[in-house]
Amino acid sequence: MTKKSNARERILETAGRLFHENGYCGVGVNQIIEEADTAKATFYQHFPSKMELCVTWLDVMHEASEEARADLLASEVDPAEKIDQYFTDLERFLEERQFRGCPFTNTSSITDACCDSIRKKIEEHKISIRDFFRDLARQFAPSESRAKEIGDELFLLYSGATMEAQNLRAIWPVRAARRAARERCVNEQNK
Amino acid sequence: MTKKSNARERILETAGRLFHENGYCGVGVNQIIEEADTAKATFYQHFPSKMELCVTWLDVMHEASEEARADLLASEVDPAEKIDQYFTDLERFLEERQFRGCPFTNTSSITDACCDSIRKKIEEHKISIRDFFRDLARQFAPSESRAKEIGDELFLLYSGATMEAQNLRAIWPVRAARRAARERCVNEQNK
Amino acid sequence: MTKKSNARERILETAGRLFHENGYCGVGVNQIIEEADTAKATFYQHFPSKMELCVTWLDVMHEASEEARADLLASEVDPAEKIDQYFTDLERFLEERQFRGCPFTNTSSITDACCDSIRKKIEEHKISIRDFFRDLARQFAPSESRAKEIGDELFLLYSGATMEAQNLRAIWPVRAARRAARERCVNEQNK
Amino acid sequence: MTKKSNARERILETAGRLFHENGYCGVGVNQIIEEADTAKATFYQHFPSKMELCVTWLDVMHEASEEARADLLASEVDPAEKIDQYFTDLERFLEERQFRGCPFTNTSSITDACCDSIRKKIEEHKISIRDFFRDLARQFAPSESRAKEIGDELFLLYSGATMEAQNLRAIWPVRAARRAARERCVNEQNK
DNA sequence: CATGAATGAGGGTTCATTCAT
DNA sequence: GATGAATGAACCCTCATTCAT
Repeated sequence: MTKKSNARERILETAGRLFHENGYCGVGVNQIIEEADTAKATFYQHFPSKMELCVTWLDVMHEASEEARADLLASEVDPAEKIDQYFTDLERFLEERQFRGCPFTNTSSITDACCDSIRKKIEEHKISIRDFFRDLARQFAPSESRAKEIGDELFLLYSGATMEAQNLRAIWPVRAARRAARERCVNEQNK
Repeated sequence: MTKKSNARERILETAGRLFHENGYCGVGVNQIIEEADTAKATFYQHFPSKMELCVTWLDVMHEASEEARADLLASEVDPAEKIDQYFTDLERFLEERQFRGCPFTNTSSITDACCDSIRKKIEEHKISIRDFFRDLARQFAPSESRAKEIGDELFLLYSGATMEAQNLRAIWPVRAARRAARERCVNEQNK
Repeated sequence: MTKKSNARERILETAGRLFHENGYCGVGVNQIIEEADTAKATFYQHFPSKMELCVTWLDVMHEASEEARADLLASEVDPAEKIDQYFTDLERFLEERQFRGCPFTNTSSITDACCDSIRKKIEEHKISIRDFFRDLARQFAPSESRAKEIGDELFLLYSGATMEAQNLRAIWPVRAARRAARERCVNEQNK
Repeated sequence: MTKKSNARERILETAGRLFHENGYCGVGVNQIIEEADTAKATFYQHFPSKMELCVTWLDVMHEASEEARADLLASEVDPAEKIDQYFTDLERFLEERQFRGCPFTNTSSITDACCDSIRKKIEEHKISIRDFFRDLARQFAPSESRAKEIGDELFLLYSGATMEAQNLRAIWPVRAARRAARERCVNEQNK
C-alpha cells in the first residue's frame, strides 16, 4: 500500500516550483510533465486543466501559510519578537527560493487576463495576511482603529520587502522591513 | 523630419499600453501591430523582437519617472507635503490604469527565465526609486544613516502599496502607505 | 447462469444507444464505461477494442432486423399493406431516435479508412434488406425480373428516405417513400 | 502575378478530397497540411478553423452542383432524357471517386454532435437538390401537386442510389435508380 | 516604408488502450 | 471479475518571426 498515486504528488510539487520560478504562463504543461517524469494523459487524469492545477497548488500553499501565522499569533512571546520572527522566517523562505518572491504575487501579474479563479485565490490569500498583521497589531496598539492602521502598514512593509527582494535579488529589503516594523511596534508601546 | 516614421511611435505607445494592461506575455505581436495599424514587417524593421520593444518601452517609462521625481525633490514645499504629493500621484496613476500595478514589476515576474536585459532595466529603475526616497528622507532626517533607514522604509511602503493595489484591485493600500509615510516624516521632525 | 456478467450487456446496450445517437467517433470509451457503470478493464475484458464492440452491436441489430422482416414477409396481409407497414415502422423507429438515420449507414462513412470487418457487416445488412424488398416484390410482380427491378426500387426509396430524414431532421422523406412505394405496388397489380 | 497564395487552394482541394473520403472527423488538420504540403500556421492563416474550412469546401461544392443542375433544367432535351443524363453524370461522379458517396451526406453523419454551421450547409444543399427534382417533374407532371410527389420520389431514388453505391461499393444502385426514374417519367407522360 | 503569406516550435487537451493490483 | 492510474500518439490551435513582393 502507501505509495499509491505518487504521480499526482510529483506533478503538484513540480508545478508549484515552476509556477513560483517562472510564473503561470511561463510554464507549459509539457515542461511540468517532463520534469515530473509523467505522461501527458496522467497529468490530465489528476488535474482537469493547467489552471485547476495552479489553483490547487495555491490552496495548499495558502493553508500552510495560514497555519503558521495562526501559530505565531498565539505564541507566548511579546509582539516585537513576533514581528522579528515573522520577517526572519520570510528572509529564510526567500533565500531558500533564490528571491523568487511571493508565489501568489508572481502568479498574479501574469494571470490577469485569463482566470478569475486564480485571481480570487490570490486576493483571499493577501487579505488573510493583511488580517494577520492587524491581529498582530491588536496585541500592542492602544485602540482598534490604530491597530488597523499599523496592521496595514506592516502588511505593506511585508509586501514591498518581498517584491523588492525579488526585483533586486537581495535580502536587504526584508531586513529593512523587519527593522521598520519593530520600530513601529516599540514606538507604539512606549507612547 | 516631421512625420517621418510615426509608425514607430504608434507601435511603442500601443505596446506600452497593452503590456501594462495585459502583461508581457498576455499581449501578442499580432495584437500590437493591429492596434497600432501597422504591418508585420514594419514592426520588425523598428524593433528586432518583441522583447527589445519591451525594453525600449521600459526605458521610456523610466526616464519620465526619474524626471518627475527629480522635480518633486527640488520643489519648494516641505517634505511631508512632498510625500503626500508622491503618493497622490501614484494613486492617480494606478486608478487611471485600473490597478495594473507597476509596469516594471509586472514585467519582472514574467521575464525571469528569459532575459537579463529586461531584468537589468527593472533593477536600475527600482534602485533609482529607492534613491529618490533616500534623497527625500535626507530633507528631514537628523542623520545620513537615519535618512537611509527611513528612505528604504518609504520605498517599501511604496512598493507594497503598488503591488497590493494591483493584487486586490483596490486603492486603500496606496492611501494607507501615504498615511504611514507622512506619519514617519512628521515623527522624525518632531523628535 | 442468471446474472453472470451483466456488465457485458450493459456495455453493449449503452454503446449501441450512444453510437446511434452520436456516431461512432462521437462516442468515447470513457463515456461508454461511465454510462454503463463499469470499469475500464472490464470493458476490455469483454471487447477487444471499441471497434469490435461496434461490430458486435451491428450484429445484434442486424439479427433483430432480419427477424422482423421475415415475419412481415410471411404475414397474411396483402403486399401493399406490407409496404405500408414497413414504412410506418421505419417512421416510428426514426422518430424514436430523433432522426439519427440508419445505424449501419452512419457507421459506414466513418469507418471507411480503418476497418474491413465493419464494412462487411454493413454490406451484408444492406444486401439482406435489398433481398427483403425483392421478396416482397415477388408477392405482386408479374415476373421474376420485374420483381427484382421493383424490389431494388423499393430498396432505394427506403434508403433515400432514411438518409434524408436524418439529413433534414424531418419525417416527410419517409412518408413520401411510403406513398411512392405503395403506388408502385398498386400500379403493378392493376396492369 | 498569378500563382499568389496557392497554399489556400492546395489546402482546400486536399481537405475536400479527404473529407469526402474519410468524413469530417476522420480527417485531422495534421493530415491535411501534410498532404497539402504546408505548415500548420499557414493553414490557420487562411482558415480560422477546421470547421470553417469544411464549410467553405461545402459551399464551393454546392455552388458547382447548383449551376450544373440549373443548366440541365434549362436544356432543350425532353425530361426523360434529362433524368437519364443526371443519373449518368452521378454514375461517373461516384465511379471517379471510388463510390465514396455524397460529400455532404458523408460529412453529415459524423458531424452531428458538434457543428450546426456544417449541418445547415448540408440541409440547404439537400433541399436545393429536392427542389431541382421538383422543377424537373414540373416539366412533365400533369399538376403542381403531382409534380411535388414525383419530384420527391426522384429525390429519394437519387439519395438512396448514392448512399447504397457507397455502402455496397457498386454501381448498380445508380443504374436501378435511373431506370426507375425514367419509368416514372414516361408513365406519367403516357397517362 | 508597407504588405501578408509562410513558417516551425510549441500551446493545452483528449483519445483508445494497457498494466499492476 | 473488477479497479483506476499510467501511457503515447494524436487532437486543434497560436506564437513570434521571416521572406518575397
